[in-house]
Amino acid sequence: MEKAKNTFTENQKLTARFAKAMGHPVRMYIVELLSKQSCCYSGDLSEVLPIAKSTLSQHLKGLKKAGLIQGEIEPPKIKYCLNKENWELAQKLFKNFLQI
Amino acid sequence: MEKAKNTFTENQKLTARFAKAMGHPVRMYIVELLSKQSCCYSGDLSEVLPIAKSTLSQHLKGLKKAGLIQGEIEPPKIKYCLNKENWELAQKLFKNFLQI
DNA sequence: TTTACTGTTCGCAATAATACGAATAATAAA
DNA sequence: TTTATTATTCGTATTATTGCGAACAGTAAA
Repeated sequence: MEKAKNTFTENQKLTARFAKAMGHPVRMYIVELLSKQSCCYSGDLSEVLPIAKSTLSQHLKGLKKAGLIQGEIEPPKIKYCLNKENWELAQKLFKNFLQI
Repeated sequence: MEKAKNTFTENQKLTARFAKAMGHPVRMYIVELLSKQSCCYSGDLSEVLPIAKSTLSQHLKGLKKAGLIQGEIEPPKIKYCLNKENWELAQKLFKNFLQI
């Protein structure tokens, strides 16, 4: 049986990628927070989240890599916000996917 | 600094769990398919997806464990459908989370 | 009973994810 | 320049995920 290279649509792959990025309570927390309050600092999160700072950095890095957030240097802090463009894309993709 | 045991809401944990379950193209494909055509057989998927049957079984198992799908034995096949209750819950959770 | 069909589980390997503390980098303030 | 602040990267360990083929289980048909 022939199995095409393109079994999955780009949308499916992208939606899965976003879903994966949000598939951890810490990252879900961060994204949800940023969807409500526009921005925050790593330190703010560190005070609340029950993980080491280095671990938090990794989660932030993962969200950045997935395109969901972006960091702006504001010495000596780093201000994190949602990546507006991709967030809107994620909203659109999930809306379609979930038929809501 | 005091870090509460309940940093995450139940909704955040559940949403992350659903997101994680959908965080792979194969599983995304399956869930999307089932959201559109009510049910399917493992063999149907196996013919289309570029993975071994055993791997497919594992993905189906993961989706079952996350509560997103359910299997009904229809010898010699197994009919898979969305778990209606949890699917609606996921829709609700993501709708809230994504503010859509 | 033997054979065919469908799909799962087992055993294994390779890679990815999660987590921590220590070390590092970059800037601002003293 | 030294110190303080903030957050990342590095090194490491542990666990989870993904994947395959072989072996197994359950049912139906010959």
